[in-house]
Amino acid sequence: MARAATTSDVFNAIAEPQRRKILVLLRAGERPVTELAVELGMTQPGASKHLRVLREVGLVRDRKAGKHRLYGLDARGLRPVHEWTGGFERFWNESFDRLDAYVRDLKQARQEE
Amino acid sequence: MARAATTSDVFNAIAEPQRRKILVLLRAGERPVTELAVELGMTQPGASKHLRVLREVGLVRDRKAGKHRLYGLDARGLRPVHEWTGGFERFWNESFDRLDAYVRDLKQARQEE
DNA sequence: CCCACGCTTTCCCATATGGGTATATGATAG
DNA sequence: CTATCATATACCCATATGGGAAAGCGTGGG
Repeated sequence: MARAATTSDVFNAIAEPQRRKILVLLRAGERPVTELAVELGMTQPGASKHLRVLREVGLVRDRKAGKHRLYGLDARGLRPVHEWTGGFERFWNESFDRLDAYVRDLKQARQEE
Repeated sequence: MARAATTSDVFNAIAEPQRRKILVLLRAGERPVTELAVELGMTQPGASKHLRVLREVGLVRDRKAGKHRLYGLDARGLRPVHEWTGGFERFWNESFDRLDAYVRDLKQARQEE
């Protein structure tokens, strides 16, 4: 088996930095591909491909607007990711404490040598 | 260029389903690789490789325990992901409304035909 | 002191990329 | 109806996988 397809799920889709940038850019409003490509500093076909992935996992919608095709955000798909990571909320504090204690122990141990 | 390395950042690391499973499993406490491999239904080397990735992005720590090496959760790295997706919170409601309105418009338009 | 056990690394594959370039589509404005 | 502009696809690469099998290794324990 190889790596999973980026279109397989939202987690995979947002693993790509450029795609995350696109989502952030779209928070400011709808945009045509060309504009996004410029802001990303990549070619138009490149941007198109990322948008395709985002569209396939449903994070982005497109609509015709005159001569342009405007891409817009549909952030609902990010909610599961937010919730999944949220399931670790109590752990990231807890582990912080543990690590903290761990470091303290180390220092203490060193002093007692 | 190819796809970015899974070890490049947390987003990439958690893009893999098995790795997400590992993190969930570790919420129940530390575990040796062998045990995780069984719970994941994969070979032990396979599990080891996933753990390596998680370790490299800092989502997991390991410590020696007798003859075993116990892997434990360090969820702090998930916080940025939680926060990043959180930045879209107001959008996933908003876009819901928009879509809703969009669908309503469509229906209306169809009736008026 | 040495061995067996638990893990990690190394190989070997098939596959899915992320990108750029060149080309095919498509739909809009005249 | 058609020339054009905006996008999407088709190719072509180099690369980084996720997996299993097999071999390497470190060290805990007897």
